[in-house]
Amino acid sequence: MSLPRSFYERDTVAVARDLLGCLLIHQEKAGTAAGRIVEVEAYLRDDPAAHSYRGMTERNRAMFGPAGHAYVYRIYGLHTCVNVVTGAEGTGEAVLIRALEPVAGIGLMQARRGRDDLISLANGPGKLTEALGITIDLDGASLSCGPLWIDPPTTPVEEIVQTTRVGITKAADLPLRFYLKGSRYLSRR
DNA sequence: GTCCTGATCCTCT
DNA sequence: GAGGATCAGGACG
Repeated sequence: MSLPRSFYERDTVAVARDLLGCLLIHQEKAGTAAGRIVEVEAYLRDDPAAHSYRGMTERNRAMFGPAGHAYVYRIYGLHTCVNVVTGAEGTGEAVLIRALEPVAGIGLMQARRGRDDLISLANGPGKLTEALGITIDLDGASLSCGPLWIDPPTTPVEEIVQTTRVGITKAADLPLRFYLKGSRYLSRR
């Protein structure tokens, strides 16, 4: 059973923290692949680093849509990143999924990534979308009915570490990155 | 391990 | 026309 819409309609930082330990699952003809979320970042309203900061555009439209949907975008012309839209519709807040611990469909993930070591299969936002086969087609897709969804944790969730976000130049001092302490599958420490 | 670079392209200025 | 919420590979120590 996947997380209900009400899970995503809460405060974005609370959703970000609660997503840690959950399972991100993508199912398609090639098979099903899933990973345990070990690292996320929150992007808020009035946050200069957020894509929504300068208002709605064609690219970030999904970020202003209803909670519990995916916001998928392409970065640097060649990589894809996936977010979960949070909060009330129209606020433009979301949580970026940054790293996964491979759990299921590992052979499929290895084939898609073209490498075998489990650590680097999904330890980065561009890597995990490649490993799970998440493409720009899923931008705006519901996480309640479709090939992409999130399940609650199946094992105890470790201690959460809160720190600054990765790879941004604006609002770089805000502590809006969260990860599971001690995980070997982080994009960085 | 750290640092640097090239790849690659669409969006917004 | 500039600049990314990135990745991989190479040089170097």
